[in-house]
Amino acid sequence: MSAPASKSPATLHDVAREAGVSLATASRSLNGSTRKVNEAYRQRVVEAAQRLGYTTNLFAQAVAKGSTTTVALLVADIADPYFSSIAAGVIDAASEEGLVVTIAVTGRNAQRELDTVRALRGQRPRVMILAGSRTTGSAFEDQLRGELTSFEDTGGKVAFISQDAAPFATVLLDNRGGARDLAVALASLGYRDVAVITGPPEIRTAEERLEGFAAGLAECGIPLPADRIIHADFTRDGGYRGTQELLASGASVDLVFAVNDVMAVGVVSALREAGIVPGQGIGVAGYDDIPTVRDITPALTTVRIPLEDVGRRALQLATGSVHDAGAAPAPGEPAPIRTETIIRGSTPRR
Amino acid sequence: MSAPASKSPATLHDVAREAGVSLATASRSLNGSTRKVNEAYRQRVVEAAQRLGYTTNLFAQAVAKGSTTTVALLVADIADPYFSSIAAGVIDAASEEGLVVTIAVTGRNAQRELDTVRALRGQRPRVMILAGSRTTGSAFEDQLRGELTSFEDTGGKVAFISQDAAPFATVLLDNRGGARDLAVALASLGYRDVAVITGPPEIRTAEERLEGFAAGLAECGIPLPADRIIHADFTRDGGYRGTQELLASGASVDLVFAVNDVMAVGVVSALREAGIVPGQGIGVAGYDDIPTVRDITPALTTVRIPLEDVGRRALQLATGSVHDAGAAPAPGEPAPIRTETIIRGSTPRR
DNA sequence: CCTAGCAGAGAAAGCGCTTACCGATCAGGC
DNA sequence: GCCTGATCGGTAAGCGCTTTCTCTGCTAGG
Repeated sequence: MSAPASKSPATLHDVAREAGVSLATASRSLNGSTRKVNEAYRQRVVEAAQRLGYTTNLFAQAVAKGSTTTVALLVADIADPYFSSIAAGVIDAASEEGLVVTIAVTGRNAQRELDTVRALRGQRPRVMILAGSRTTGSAFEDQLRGELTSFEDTGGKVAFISQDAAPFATVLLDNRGGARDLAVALASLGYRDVAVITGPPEIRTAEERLEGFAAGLAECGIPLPADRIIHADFTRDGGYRGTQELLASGASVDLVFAVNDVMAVGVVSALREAGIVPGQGIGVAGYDDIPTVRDITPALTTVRIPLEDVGRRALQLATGSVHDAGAAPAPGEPAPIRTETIIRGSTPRR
Repeated sequence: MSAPASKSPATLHDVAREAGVSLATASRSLNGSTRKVNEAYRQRVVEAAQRLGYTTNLFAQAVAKGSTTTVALLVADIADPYFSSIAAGVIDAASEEGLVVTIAVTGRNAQRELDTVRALRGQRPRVMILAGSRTTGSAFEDQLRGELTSFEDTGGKVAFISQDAAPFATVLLDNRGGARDLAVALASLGYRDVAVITGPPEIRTAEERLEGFAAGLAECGIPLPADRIIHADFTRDGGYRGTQELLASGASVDLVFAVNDVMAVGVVSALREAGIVPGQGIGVAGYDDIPTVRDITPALTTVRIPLEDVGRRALQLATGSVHDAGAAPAPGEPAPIRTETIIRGSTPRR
């Protein structure tokens, strides 16, 4: 018990011997293969396998078959509800297809993202899904693209989430449109002096939401001066500090839009701490509709994204085109995901 | 471009040829193996590998070596912040050791949990970490234990989180102690008429927290009648409905303790909807200290668990004893995790 | 009754990698 | 100058599985 006796797991060979059949028959019996197998034999093999507690060694199977059942998912931060909801969708859809999901965390760091992709390629995953990629425009962009292209060249499929990454498939979130609609809705509620807390400029998703929001405001004749745009990092703390910065600047503002909910929560917290009641003095809006924002006070106005579906779609987008090569049109085929503006207590009519 | 030309990835063989050395030399050059390799050769191999964009096929490596670099993590629900924080810790610690994490979701379903464990064994993971296991006391308990025992017999390591699962290693959370301390603290704040919303009885963690809480109350001479204990399912919605049920029963209560924060959030929501201001009419306390509870109003009294650390510890507990077989005492060695009672606005002094 | 034809089991050749084991080369000791 | 013993490439035997191909044993048509 102290020294791990560690007999190795039963192998197919063991099963075959136990059942008194050949290796080939055992293999065929166990994975509903093309070739027929005498039902009586099949029975015996299955029983033998059960008796021995045998489970196919997926690695060996992968190397023999030359293809795996693995999906690699890269996220910036798994503890962020945005990503964990997406992950839930991916895992769910994957397990429906008998695929297994490997998750890696990039910590919003482009270098690390690249390294992670490289490392994950060693797993020869069928699919690689990138959510919250930070590489756009960074020094690593070309390398990342190269790595992914070569991954696809060798039979893999890649899917981006939210970011349109040109030759690669993407579950496109209409960030621009969603943010635009939000802006229009807020304008019609009477907001006029707006500030935005956005993400790092390398993150396309942040930029798109910012642009869309600005466009919506412009349509309503509301300006968005550059000094009202604050760059933060998608974290609650970033939203918090961004707000403090904003308040310190003395700008007179009646609305703060944070490009994701996590930061918006930080905004609310900072406002409150500064003695401003969010929603009364200053309205607050976010983006994503993570669960938390319904529960804080005031509940946050935001743009709802069906995050689990997004994850599911990403997987299907990737494996789907593996299944029926030919059906899907362009690989970047924009999968339209519906977003919805949700007005809550944090932005009452002014 | 339409038909995936799909040349397969470069193999070690290719690298060896490109570098003009043998397969063995190539292999040895690429993974700092025991045997020395002439530096000049090594160089050439490394360069050749780079030129070809070669990455070791981990599967092949695993089957050749007979051991993998995979960690399997089972969680009830990855979108639940409790689990996603733990996952973050596991992933972090794993990547430090060059291990890759596979996540599977059991959806709080014992049958599915068992199936998942079985399926994951096919991956021959080095380590299997179970968080939020539901199997205790269920019809599947014996099967699960059998599966895990046989997994350990064949060289794997298993680690449970929170639940003490006897022969297996556990990152023990002092649920009883934490809940007891909380109860005492709340009693000293003046609460007397308490109700508890707990989880399903099969989940040991829930039971322990309930017991500890009851014990703490008892110490202070406060009863906890059975009809004040409501069973829910750890979800926000469960907490919400449990509270409605409680209110409908007409019980006069001055405190609701939910055994996890997610449910506590539901409690707050239900109270508010019933026109009761949480913290004024009725105090609310939770457990876990997930990020959200600091941001809702009132901020929630809870018991803080360093969840990321818990995840990290789980991994280290498992791999650690792999590294230095002999150092670790009993496999179930209780790794003491400090929890801390945090009183916030949801339970003001009465 | 003979031969064609078809199941379907088994032998064996891999999949990409690691790792004994072998053997050539070279340095040093007597 | 010959022998011993390191040192370090290369050869080849696996790891556990799939799959092609061979070959046996039938059934059925003429």
